[in-house]
Amino acid sequence: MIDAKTWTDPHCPVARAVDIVGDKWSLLIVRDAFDGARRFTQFQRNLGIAKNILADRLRALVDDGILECVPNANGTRTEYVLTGRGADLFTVVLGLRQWGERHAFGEGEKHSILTDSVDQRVPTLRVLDGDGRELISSDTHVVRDLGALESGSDGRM
Amino acid sequence: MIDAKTWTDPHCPVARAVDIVGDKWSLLIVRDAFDGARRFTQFQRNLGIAKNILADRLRALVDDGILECVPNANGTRTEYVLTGRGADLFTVVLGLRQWGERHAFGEGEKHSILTDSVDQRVPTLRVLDGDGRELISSDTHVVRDLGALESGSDGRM
DNA sequence: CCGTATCCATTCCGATACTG
DNA sequence: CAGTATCGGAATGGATACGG
Repeated sequence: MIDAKTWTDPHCPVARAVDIVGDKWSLLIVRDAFDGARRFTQFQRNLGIAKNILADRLRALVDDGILECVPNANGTRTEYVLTGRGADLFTVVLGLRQWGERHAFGEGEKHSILTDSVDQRVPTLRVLDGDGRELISSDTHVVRDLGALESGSDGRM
Repeated sequence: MIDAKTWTDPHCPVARAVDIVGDKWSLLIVRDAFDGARRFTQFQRNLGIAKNILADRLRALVDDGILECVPNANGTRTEYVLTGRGADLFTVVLGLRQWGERHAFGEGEKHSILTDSVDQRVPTLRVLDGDGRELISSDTHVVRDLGALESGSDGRM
């Protein structure tokens, strides 16, 4: 895994991540895995994805060390479970979910998560600088000081 | 924007977000915008993307309200700047970057950000539950209690 | 149930040439 | 500089049929 391939931008971590999980389905499969899906048919039902595509994506995710095949109790079939590397995608999926909730629905449109519920159990993301100061207001969800964000070691995110 | 189209999964915020920015280039363009890129040629140079594709993606990002065309000082050309909606993608890009740094490089490989530098100015992501408790260890970056994460209002992330 | 194999349509992307 | 127009190849995705 992380084998030799032609990266879109070999030095940029964002580009590498996008090359690995930036297709139409991978992150949705991972989302379903966070949701508790483990078996081929569960993914297929939830996603409405064609079987050959699903098989292909699962294979790729396993190759990249994001999912892992484990036999179930009876040893009758294998299940797909997140590895540590896969679980680490949680911030990405959560970030996409938060953004989608706020910006990808029309006014009256329903979606699957209540954003304003006080007692919601869904975690939220915070962005902190090196000193633990919060860079993003959780109310407005807008970056406060963009200038502070532009300085990577070589000016690249 | 957020116009009628055939969503991969109409009710899932994650799926909608992926439908909008889940292609090969969009998030990399947004990354460069966070990096300070504003002009067509800047994006093109940084990304090594074909010009027609870039024009297409910029148009789409503007249509989706993620970028905005503004005339520069002299009014001689237009520049592309992030809107609030675009800036809100920061957590997604940052999440991808963190994941890429940790999991998308080989052992000895260099990448553009120093992950272990103490004085780095790069912000980090934290995942907090409703009570402000941290769900993810910043050291291991591994989700501590997956069970707590599986309960959306309808069991969907 | 869990895939594989085949076929086809569509989309995506890059290279090149061209324009104001 | 900032795009548009066109073309061809590659990758992606879906439907269906088939096999262990």
